[in-house]
Amino acid sequence: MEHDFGSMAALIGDPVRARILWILFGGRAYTASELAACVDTSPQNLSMHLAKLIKADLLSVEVQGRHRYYSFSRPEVAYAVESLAGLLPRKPGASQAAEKEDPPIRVCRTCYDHLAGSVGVAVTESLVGMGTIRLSGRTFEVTEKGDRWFDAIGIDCAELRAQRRGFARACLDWTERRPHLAGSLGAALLQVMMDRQWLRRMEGTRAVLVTGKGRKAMSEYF
Amino acid sequence: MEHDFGSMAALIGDPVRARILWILFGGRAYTASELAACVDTSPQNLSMHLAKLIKADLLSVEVQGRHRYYSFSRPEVAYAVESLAGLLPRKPGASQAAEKEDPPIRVCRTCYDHLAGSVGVAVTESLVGMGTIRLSGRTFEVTEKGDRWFDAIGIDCAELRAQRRGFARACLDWTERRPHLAGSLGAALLQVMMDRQWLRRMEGTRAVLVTGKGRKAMSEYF
DNA sequence: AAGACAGTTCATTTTAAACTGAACTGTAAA
DNA sequence: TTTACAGTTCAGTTTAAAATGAACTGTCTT
Repeated sequence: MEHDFGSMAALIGDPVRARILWILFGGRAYTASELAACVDTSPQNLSMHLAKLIKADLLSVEVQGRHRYYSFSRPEVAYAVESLAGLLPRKPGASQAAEKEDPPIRVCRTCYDHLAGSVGVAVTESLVGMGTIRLSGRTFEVTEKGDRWFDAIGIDCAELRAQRRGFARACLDWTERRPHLAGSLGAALLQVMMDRQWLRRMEGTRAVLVTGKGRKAMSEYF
Repeated sequence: MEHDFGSMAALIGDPVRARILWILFGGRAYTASELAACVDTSPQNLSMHLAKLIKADLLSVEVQGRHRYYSFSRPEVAYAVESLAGLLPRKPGASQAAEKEDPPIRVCRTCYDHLAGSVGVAVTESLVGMGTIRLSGRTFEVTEKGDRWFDAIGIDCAELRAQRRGFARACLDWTERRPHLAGSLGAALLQVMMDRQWLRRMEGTRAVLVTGKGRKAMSEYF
């Protein structure tokens, strides 16, 4: 009978840890120093909190040289964060109808600046299937055919490649556990889809809705 | 960007409050003194914690004379508790397959001593539809036809009515938000269904499985 | 009307946990 | 090989929040 779920809530409930989890909720892995900067606390203190989260298996670390990348260890963590966020007093303007269904964030959301969730993964896998991109380690490569495809929908790969930031990184989705397209190419693709009104952001969340127009267009393009 | 879900986690994370929520997770409403007894703390302290939970709209009170009945104010609270419980390290013996699906507790579970969840609600509504019981305020009335129906499956209503506890209370289910049959009649009905092997309790939880035999029998009876 | 009971409020004490400062490992650059 | 950087560990301090004791409101019983 005695169920110790309270200890998990207490763990998540500390303000610093909650801010850490909210940042990691985006799906990207962060280093300890990046987190310390975002969360605005001392490195020692942050380290203590990270240690607690690791011990409870809410986070996992990947060591890369002298950097340590922290991220959610399992999708359950994201579900818990989601459901806790769902407890907050709703803003008056929020639509009631949408709330009843499963949280849209699981299905389709933005991760940092690119498309994630099952839609993000599906789009990525479709691009792979079409032979436009190819997974290679931690990044995607764009094929010649892919260059033409992206050009057709208004994305200039050459220009993006010239940018300083990663061009076509592979970002791991914590609900799907499969890679999706990130980097400047992922961001550009999201931008195009937004511009064409295939997707619409929901205010105050990372959730994205697929519009009717978007559904049609995507079944054609992908 | 700043999302204060941590305050909700902190609220749930206190050991006393967590125990309160776990008890109320059963779906039944409890008075402050009942909770104090279950949770093993002083009435003042409990009152303070209840006040905090009320203020955050996690619980709601219903005043009945000098008693105050506390229960979840909305199903989101139950979801959050569920997802937090899902974060606990899994026991080695637990079946992996069952975990993947939606927690069975939402579908069919016992609430104190009677059948709740969607099955509990469905059974109750079927009884109403058959004209065996009729909702009247906070209790159900058993019709003449109902007396015979219950007698046929081995429940003596006259005997139950003589008992001190409520005979056929209406209990509100937090996932379905609809009343289901509680009280001594509800308990007796659950007992019969257990005895006949229509249902089987899952160890360590309130979840109840509908057996194959149960499915057949219930489609016949309800 | 008097007492018992259910429950709350408020001021005070207690306690657990977050934070700080200083010292320490291991990695990378100069 | 020296210096800087990323991150952790540990002992001591601080602080916010839970628990306690005493007094209070309202309700039911006899």
